[in-house]
Amino acid sequence: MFRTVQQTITTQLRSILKQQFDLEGQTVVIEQPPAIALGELATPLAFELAKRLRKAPRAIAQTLVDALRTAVATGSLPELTSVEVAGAGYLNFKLTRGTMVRAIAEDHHADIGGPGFRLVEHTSINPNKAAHIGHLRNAILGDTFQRLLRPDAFKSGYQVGVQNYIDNTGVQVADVVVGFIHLEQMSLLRVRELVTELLESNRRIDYFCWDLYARVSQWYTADPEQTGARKAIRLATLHALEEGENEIAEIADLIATSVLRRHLETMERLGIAYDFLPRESEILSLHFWEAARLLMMEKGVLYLETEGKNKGCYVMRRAGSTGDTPDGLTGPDEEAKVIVRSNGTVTYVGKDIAYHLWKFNLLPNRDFGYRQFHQYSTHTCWISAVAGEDPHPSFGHADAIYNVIDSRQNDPQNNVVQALRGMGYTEAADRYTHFSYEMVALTPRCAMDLGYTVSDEDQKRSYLEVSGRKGFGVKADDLIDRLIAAALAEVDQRHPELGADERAGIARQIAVGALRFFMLRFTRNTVIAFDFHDALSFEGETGPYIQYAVVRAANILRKANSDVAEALRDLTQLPVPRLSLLLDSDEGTSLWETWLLASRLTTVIEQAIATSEPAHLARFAFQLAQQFNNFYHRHHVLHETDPDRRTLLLATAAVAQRELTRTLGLLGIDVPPVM
RNA sequence: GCGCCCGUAGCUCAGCUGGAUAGAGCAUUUGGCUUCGAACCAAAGGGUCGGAGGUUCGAAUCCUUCCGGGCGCACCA
Repeated sequence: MFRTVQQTITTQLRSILKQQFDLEGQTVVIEQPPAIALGELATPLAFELAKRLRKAPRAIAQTLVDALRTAVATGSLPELTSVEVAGAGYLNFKLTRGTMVRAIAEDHHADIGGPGFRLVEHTSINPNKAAHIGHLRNAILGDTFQRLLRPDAFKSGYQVGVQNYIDNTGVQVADVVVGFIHLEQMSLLRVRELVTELLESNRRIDYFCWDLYARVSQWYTADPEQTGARKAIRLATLHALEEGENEIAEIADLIATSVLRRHLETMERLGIAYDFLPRESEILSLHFWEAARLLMMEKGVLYLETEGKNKGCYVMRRAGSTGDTPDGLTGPDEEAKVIVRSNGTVTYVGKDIAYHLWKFNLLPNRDFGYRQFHQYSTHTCWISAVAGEDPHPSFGHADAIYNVIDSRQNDPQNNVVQALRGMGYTEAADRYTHFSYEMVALTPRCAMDLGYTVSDEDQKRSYLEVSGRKGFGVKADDLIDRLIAAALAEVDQRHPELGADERAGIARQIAVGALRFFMLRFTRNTVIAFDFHDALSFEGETGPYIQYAVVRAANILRKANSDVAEALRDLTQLPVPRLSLLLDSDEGTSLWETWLLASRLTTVIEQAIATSEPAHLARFAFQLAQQFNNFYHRHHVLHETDPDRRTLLLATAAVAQRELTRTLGLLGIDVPPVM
């Protein structure tokens, strides 16, 4: 509703600017005044116009106010009670509280959504080890963003596909395969047995690989005399994976698929699901790159270098490079990015360009085969295959894409965008969003608590980068397990009357709420220095704080023998003047502030989408919960004797519950029945 | 050396496309449970927004420069 009023005022001001000053296309900023006594909305528009119109801001403001007052008098701005000039030339708007509250109670809100298919890609963990806290940030950001876009009961939304890219033929998988074959001396048969053993004894194969991967990484360079030979094994293994159709590749596929299934399990614990799992193995065997190469040559972005250090390679000019050497003479562009090596193999960026052409449906005559891989309670997750099954969905026709990838991949991501731009696909390049975020690191203190040795030098740093190669980090499932245990201890103490299953379920909801909120409360380009003390906290600015507020609201409604829908319906039966009277008092103002804040949800969602920043929504959830808790202490709903005031108080609890539940839903956080 | 990001209260972070008196959480001190359950609320202290210039009616926000920190800059993925 907040958004609706903002739009109405903006439209009115634009038409006044046109009539009075013959101005068009002026951006109108609508903000909130520092104190509600000044009004609910304000605009500094007169300041911006002062120079262009060569008039004093107050004079301009007065002209605008006069015109707006006419509009208010004729009833074209029913939500407005008054407009005033304040300070040096601010325009302050006061809203008709009764009208607004009734509209909010009736759930009037601007819709969000539009045409076009949006492809969100997140998680994309190398399937050779357990997921760690850095991967959790990625998946939680991506999943939350996907929820903001997707159609649901609150909004029309956009059509969305969620992908998790699987690099099942890369060096990281090759490394762990080297570990199985050369350190563990295992055959394909033995690896198959091991996978079964682990599954049957309920042990996590991704944990097994976590340790093995760290061991292999050390093994390569452990013996200086062997280093050359061992690196050769690594390279040969990688080539065997890329080739396919051999025993080494079969081991790799077995491991990668088993680890992938574990990753899906881990993410499902947090309510995260996928629609499609495109794999590198199919990008190779279906020859995506061949099609992309032809297209890039045809468009002239790829050329054979004949001189200099990159002689014999196919290279792509970088952004901003003219191709001229610094001395102005024509020569080889040494800054160009190598796409095809002199030995004829394609680099990672080359494959990524091909993959992204596919995403935008720009790769002629190429698509994945699709096979069903995993069944969620709501839908099927598909995986790429050489020969797929029919019928199947398709995903390679995006109008916009969002790649949730950490900021360290900034350059490679830019390379792909530049390739698209260079090929003339400017629209695709414009609608390519690198949803970049900073890493999750460990505080030195946290690392030491976990038993890692930390050098004196590292102890002085504010955070330490996690490393899968070194086996240094906090595994996702370990963190989730610890959160659940901590939550369960609280629930057991508070609700001994509940059954064990019910307590466990509530503990799980609280743990997920704490974890998801923890990852979402920081803006994307903030490095998270992870610490168990903060991550395991359920007090203050946390997910459980918000969940607790909703539970309290629900308790009030339950004890009043009402529910959200009924309490809000009862409110709409009150005459608007009576409602305004209740809300205009000092005491009413604090109630009104709760309604006003609650009505901002649409605005916040739009802002979060526009800036690709889910943290805005997380902060909104906390603010609203804080506002509600404040209300909770100030007003004893069930003790209220005046029937109209009681109706208003009950409806205030109801609107807080409604909007908080919605917001938490978008953040992927459930509301427990009790806490 | 080049590119990107960051520097705001003791600590961890917000601060929307420049707008009115820079805000939260944690920690510290103090007060509030026979109440709609205290995973809560209220109050207090705590700031030259890294430094210096500049643009502007107005700068934490934009520009320049310096200082301090992080991450990238392969014929790896």
